[in-house]
Amino acid sequence: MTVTPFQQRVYAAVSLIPKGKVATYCGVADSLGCGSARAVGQALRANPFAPRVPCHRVIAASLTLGGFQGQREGAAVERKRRLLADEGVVFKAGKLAEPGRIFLFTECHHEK
DNA sequence: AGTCGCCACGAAG
DNA sequence: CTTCGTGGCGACT
Repeated sequence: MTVTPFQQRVYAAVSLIPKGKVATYCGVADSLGCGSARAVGQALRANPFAPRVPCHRVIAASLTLGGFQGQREGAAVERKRRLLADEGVVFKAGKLAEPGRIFLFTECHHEK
């Protein structure tokens, strides 16, 4: 299996997301200096580092769950929602209930 | 090596 | 809701 350097960066960034919080594809992309959240989604689509990289903590900027395990909706997404709920991240009507749960990568940039 | 089309997104119409 | 923009990558040529 080939892991591109870009994917490696994506996985590294996602791994930084603490339990109980979530990040957006846009946020991850931005922390990577990438202008396309879609590229991030494509990288996470077939996540080879399953439990290592908590890809379930990555949601869409519109506060929707996004996708999971290659599915944009369906049972997999529901599983994702449950995983997040188990960490304290609750969703309401398919949307994140508490936006305060969003993890900003800027918190790591230690102001400069 | 150059091109084309696809994608777990996002903003705009 | 639909359409376009974006960045990166696999499949073909």
